[in-house]
Amino acid sequence: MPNRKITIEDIAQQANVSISTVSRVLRKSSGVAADKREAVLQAVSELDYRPNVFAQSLASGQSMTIGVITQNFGSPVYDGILQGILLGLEGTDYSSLFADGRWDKTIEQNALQAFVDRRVDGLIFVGGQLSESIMVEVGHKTPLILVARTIGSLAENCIHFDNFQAAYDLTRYLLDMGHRNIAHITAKMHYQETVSDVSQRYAGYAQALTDAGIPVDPQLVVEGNLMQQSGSLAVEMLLMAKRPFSAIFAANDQMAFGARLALYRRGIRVPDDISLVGFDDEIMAAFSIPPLTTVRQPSVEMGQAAAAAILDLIDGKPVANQIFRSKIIVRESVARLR
Amino acid sequence: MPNRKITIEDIAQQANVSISTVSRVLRKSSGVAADKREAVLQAVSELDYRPNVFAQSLASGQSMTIGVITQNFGSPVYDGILQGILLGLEGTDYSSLFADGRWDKTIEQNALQAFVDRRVDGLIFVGGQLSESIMVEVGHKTPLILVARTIGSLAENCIHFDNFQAAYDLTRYLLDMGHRNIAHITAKMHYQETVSDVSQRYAGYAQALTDAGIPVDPQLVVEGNLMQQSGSLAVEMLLMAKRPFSAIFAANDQMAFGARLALYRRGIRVPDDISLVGFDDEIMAAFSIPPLTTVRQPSVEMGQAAAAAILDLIDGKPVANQIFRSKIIVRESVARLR
DNA sequence: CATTTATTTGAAAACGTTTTCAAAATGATA
DNA sequence: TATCATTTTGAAAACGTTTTCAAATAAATG
Repeated sequence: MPNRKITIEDIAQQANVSISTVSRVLRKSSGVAADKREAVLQAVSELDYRPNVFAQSLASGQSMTIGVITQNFGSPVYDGILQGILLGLEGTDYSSLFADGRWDKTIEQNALQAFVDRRVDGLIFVGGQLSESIMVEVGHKTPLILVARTIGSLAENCIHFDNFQAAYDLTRYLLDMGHRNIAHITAKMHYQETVSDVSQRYAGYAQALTDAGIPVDPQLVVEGNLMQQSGSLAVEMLLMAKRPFSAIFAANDQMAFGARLALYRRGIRVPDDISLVGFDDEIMAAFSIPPLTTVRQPSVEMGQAAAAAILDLIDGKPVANQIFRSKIIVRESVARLR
Repeated sequence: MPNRKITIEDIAQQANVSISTVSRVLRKSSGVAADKREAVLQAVSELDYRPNVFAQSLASGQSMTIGVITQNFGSPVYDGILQGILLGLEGTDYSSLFADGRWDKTIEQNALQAFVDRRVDGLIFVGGQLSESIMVEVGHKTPLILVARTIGSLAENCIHFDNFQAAYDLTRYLLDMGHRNIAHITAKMHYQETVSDVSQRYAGYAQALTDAGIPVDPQLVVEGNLMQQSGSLAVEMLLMAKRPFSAIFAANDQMAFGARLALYRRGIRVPDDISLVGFDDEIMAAFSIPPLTTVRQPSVEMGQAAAAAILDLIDGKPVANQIFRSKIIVRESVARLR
């Protein structure tokens, strides 16, 4: 391997041109004679030249870097989105910087600051709870995409999934299967200023019931925190209330799994005694006992869309506000009520 | 907000010192009079100065960046490790660059190249299948830590988990519970040069059997690919072979879940008819039906250890070859054979 | 063929730091 | 108080690119 770091200057010398010319062919800009271009390219590969990204960034102002701020490393849906982003960035010249905000405003703010300091060319938020005004301000300075979060004034920049519609459809499905007393496990979100995915799911559930002429019974709506454990607790509370129900709609699969375990402990069969549906279609949904009926959230695809969108934004192209359709995945956790 | 980007020069002017002095106090190096230091600090906060990382990197040769190459974004164990890394880097001046090699040598190689081009100060591999010689060469140039992979000549740099011992203990546990015919679902790894986690688990299983005077029956060892689906297939194959067995040891939880589903489909009860154990203790293990007995792999902790280690390595401190102990998590998927 | 216009080129000026080196200021020693 | 060692300081030279600007060359026009 070469002892000394070889620079653009070495290439220039080897190819018998000026460094400006070298830079030009590397930058793929126009106006370079074919023979010189050839000579440069030849020298580049001969010397195995690797441009210094810092120098490039310093001179050009571009970092060739995308900052990704997630909130929930380890959650299947969020990880799926990250995976999609990584996939979407593969093969481009951009690398991705990651940070986990952990649903903590301060941590998220720090991560944002770190990324701004690093002059990221684009910013992708996966969830998040920074105030709308901060987000707008950020979006003003840096290309910005939001996934799994919707902000009204930034609608264009949101990779959108219609949680309301999906929850509505899923509830409708339960209704069609003959269920009338449907419990819902939701979750309280920390931030108020913006409409959260989870609250939209609740809204869809409520609307479907209302449209079917069934009043929403507060006793059948209980709050978890999106983790499995809280699903178990929710079922305990539901059972305690003595208000009969034949189906449970959990706002995400993880809570559905927790619910499933609590039912198992009580000897309540699924779906024979109680039907259960989740939301997200994470991998385990297909392998739970029984396989879980749920609605698919195309997380990887959304991540890829986010990557494509941020790239477009950086290129100055307009970005179409992508909205993903849901799809109910019918498996074996719902029984038809006769 | 300030219109023009403010630089070290603005600070120098405001504080009435030279830029060298400003740089010195910012670099925390010695030999700066208290009053000047104060003045600089004051100017910095007044003007809300943010150093340009590119210029810093260009001048100093440090990128303040750690490259993380994983293989399996979306797999619970690997994601846990990544989460730990992020956690361990939080609050330091380092940011982390991520890439997913997807168990593809070419992709992994490209990711490595991209990181080297970005002059990362440290490199963490989570799994991986680049040849030992490449890894050694890389480790020669850049501080390097390997998690979830062991390379003999790089033992110091490996965050180690004793897969052999854990698998041995787990098999021993099955033996103690009275099982004599224990099937094993393993996985073929793509790379041969290095001892893979999974093959170590197989070795532990085999050794425990041998030590108990039970020969390893090839008919009871079947290969999956670590995904849930392959666990189901493995069980089908096992059942097909007509060779009786009372317990299954899957080399990871995901395949155990798959196995569980296949058994459910056949109406075979767990643990009443067949006992089942996994490996990893991913979150879902506690919520499967029945809750899965498995061995805990402290992924988040290993990630944090990796972060700490790479930081030490960068600081020139020697790094202790961390080895994590396993712990069997006994839940409800194993029955005592009478 | 003489001009004008368009295309290629290279010199040199950014980009914003860190770091080396020598000068200046300070403190200690005799 | 003069001398020497130390500590503080600032000027200027890296770091390796991109980019502006003007010069040089080539092509097109009348």
